[in-house]
This record gives sequence, C-alpha cells and structure tokens, in this order.
Amino acid sequence: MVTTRPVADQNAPVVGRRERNKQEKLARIVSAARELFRDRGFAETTTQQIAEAADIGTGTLFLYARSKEDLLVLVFRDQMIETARTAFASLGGGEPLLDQLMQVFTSMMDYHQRDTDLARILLKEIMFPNAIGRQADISELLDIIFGGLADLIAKARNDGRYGQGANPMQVAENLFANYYFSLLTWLGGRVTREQTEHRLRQHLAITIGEAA
Amino acid sequence: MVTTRPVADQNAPVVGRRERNKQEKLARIVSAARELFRDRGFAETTTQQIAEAADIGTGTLFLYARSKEDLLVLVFRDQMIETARTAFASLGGGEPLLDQLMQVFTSMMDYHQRDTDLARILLKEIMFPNAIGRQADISELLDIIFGGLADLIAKARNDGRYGQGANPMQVAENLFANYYFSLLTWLGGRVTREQTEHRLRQHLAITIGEAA
DNA sequence: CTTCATTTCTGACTGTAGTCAGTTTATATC
DNA sequence: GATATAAACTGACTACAGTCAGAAATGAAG
Repeated sequence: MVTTRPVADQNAPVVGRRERNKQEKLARIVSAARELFRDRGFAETTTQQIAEAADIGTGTLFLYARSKEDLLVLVFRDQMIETARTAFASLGGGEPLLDQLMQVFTSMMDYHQRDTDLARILLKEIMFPNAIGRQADISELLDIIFGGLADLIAKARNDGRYGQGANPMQVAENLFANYYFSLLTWLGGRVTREQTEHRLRQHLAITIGEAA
Repeated sequence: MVTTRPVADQNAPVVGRRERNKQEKLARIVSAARELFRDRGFAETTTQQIAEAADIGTGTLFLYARSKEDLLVLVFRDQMIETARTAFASLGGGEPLLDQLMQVFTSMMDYHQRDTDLARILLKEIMFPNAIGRQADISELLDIIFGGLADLIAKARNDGRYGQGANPMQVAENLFANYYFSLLTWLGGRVTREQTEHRLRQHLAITIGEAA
C-alpha cells in the first residue's frame, strides 16, 4: 500500500529540498570565494568574509571545504581541467613533438599568467599537497595532463617523430617534472616568462633526446 | 689620541658582550628547536615552547627567525649541506654516470628517510618557498647540488661516459627536477622507497639518454 | 498535525603564529 | 661614574583557521 511517498511536485520534488539547498549553498560559497580571491587575493581573504558573502555561518563553510585551500580547488579545478583539455585538443597532428609539448605547456602558463599570485598558491597549496598528501582532489587534472602527454609520446613514436624506447608514461612524468620546476622558477620572479619558456624548451629537448 | 677604545680583556672583549649574547641565544634557540621538533614533531611544537626552552620571550624568537619554518632551516640546513657534500665527495671516479647520480640521490634520500615527516615539511616549507619566493636561505645548498651535478655531467662527458651536447647546468637542473618530483611521490606515501628509486633511475636514464 | 530521528547549520570558542609599544641592556662619550 | 644613544628584548595582544556542543531544519511515519 503506497500512501504518502513523495512524488514530484512543488513542495516535495524528486531531488529533495535538502539536496537542493546543499547544492545552492555550495554554489554560493564557490561564487563568493571566487570573487573574494580574485578581488582581494588569497591571503587577504578571510574565511569569515567568504562565509558572510555566501550568507552562511563560519562553521558551515568547513562542512563544504575542509580547509581554506580546498576552497581554492573548488574555485579553480574546473577551469584548470578545461585549460588542460583545450590545450591538448587544439594541437596540430604531425608537428614535431617538442613543438607540441611547448604548445601544451605555454597554454597552461597562459592560464597562470592571468593571476600569478593565485598560481603561486595553487602550486604550493594544491599541486604540492596533492602530490605529497591527499587533501584537495586534483587527480582528474593530473590524469588529463599525464595521460595527454603520454598519448603525445606514443603517437609521436608511431609516426616516427620520436625515437626513444622509454615507457611513454615515464617520459610524461619526466616532462611534467620539468614543467613543474619551470613554473617554480618563473613564479619565483627571478626569471621572465620568456626566459622560462626558453629554458623549459631546452629541458624538454634534453628529456626527449633532441636538439632544442 | 687613542684613549678608551676597548681592547681584549674580561670586561670588554673584542667580540663585545652584545654580539656574544646574540650568538649564545641563537645557539640556545636552535638547540631547543632541534630537540622539540625531533621529539614532538613540527606541527606539535609551538613557538611558545621553543621560546620557553630557549629561555627567551616569544617576541625575541622572531628576531632570530622570521617564521616557524625559518627555524627549521636554522636547524637542518647545515646537516643537509653536509649530506650533499659528502654524497658528491664519496663518489668513485670512473663509474657510469647513471650510477653516480643514483648514489648521490639515494644518499640524500637516506637523510630524509630518518624522519619523513620532517622531510615533507622541509620540502614544502623550505625547498618550495625558496624556489618560489625568498624566505629561508638555502641557496648554498642548491648551489652545491646543482654545481655538483653539473660537474658530474661535465666530467662524464670528458671521459666519454656521457655523449649528449646539452649545457651541463641545464642537464643538472633537469636531473634535480626529477629527483624533486620523485621525493614528492615518495613522501606522498603512495609508493615505496624501492619503487621510487626504480622510477627515479628510469627518469634519470631518460634525461641523460641512456638505458636504465 | 504530531512526534521522532537524522541531517544540517551555527557562532562562540580555541589554539597558535606573529606583532608592536614600551622596557631593559649594552656601548660610546665625556 | 654619569649621560645619551642605539640595540636587543619582552609578553600582552591581534588576527585568523578551524572546532564542536547545541540549535534548527528536514523528512519519515502514524
């Protein structure tokens, strides 16, 4: 006997008010955090301000993000994934491997250049802890990058544009390590972006065993 | 006319009481911090405790170290420099370059293995900010590592043990980037030390264009 | 509508890194 | 020794990330 089980209507919709409230709240939090981080910077934004702007209590904020750094992930992960996807998707087919790699990495640097302060924080508080521990989940992003790179290597080998015999995934990791390291020095402010790209190209060339 | 300029005696020694006091205080601070960090760990040690153990006010602590992280540098920089120096100095002469590199990096990993928690903090709070900004000075350490690696490359090329034409310093940076990245994954706890060494060896081999 | 259980929310509170105005100590000069 | 200047020190204080015991909202069942 089915009596009062809720069906889809205004007062008791399928998703449930509870679930919808949660999603709306999360959306408000992310939106508030994005604006504040952009306008005032990460360090200058307090979790109180984010909570206020999102119209929730301070405690609630930490039910949606385990830490202030996790908020950054909520705010930027999708954009970074999109950037990486687009970078790989927009590659021409038969170009030299080194040029393809540089296109991918410079696209990603373009994204970071919009806000280098943020990039520093992303690198330190997100990329780093994620490689080293497990707080904010960026495994999807890393999968896209590593997978994309390994794919490029494998295809280049098939086409005869790359000769070495090493495992494509290992080469991909090697290349990413160099990109990561280049980002560090670039964002450290001691070298220009131009110099960084020049060096990165040479490092990538060393890794794939070609002339820069 | 030279009248009352202080000369070396008990009450007015050449170094000056002020300077000696400072050095003694610094020594007490470093010693207190070392013990506490070792016994309780970094996060569990408060700056208050360090100040108390060193018998100084909390404010004074921050005259000797700009931040809690800087204290770590005071405590460990010399040991790390010593480790790196020894690692390079104890290399045999004519071995294959890849073996030499692995010896250097595994020696450094041995040091970190004594206390991996500390290694994580060192990596995140010291190596990282130092590459990216400029807080705790570890440039001497980095000079030793980069210089030592570049030297190995150059010598190996002279001896015919390494053939590629890239700039030795750039190859050194490339190798270090791979070591740094290996440390990250190792300390992330998702791979064993053995796996890490195996991977590192392959990455280094890729960089110097040889078979692992 | 009423009860009851469960989920979600809240803001006063805690712990700690780092600061700063005021104090003490060391040195220089007479 | 007395005084003045500068260096070094201090601990009460501030600011902020994150917690938690209790309150409020939601939904299930009669």
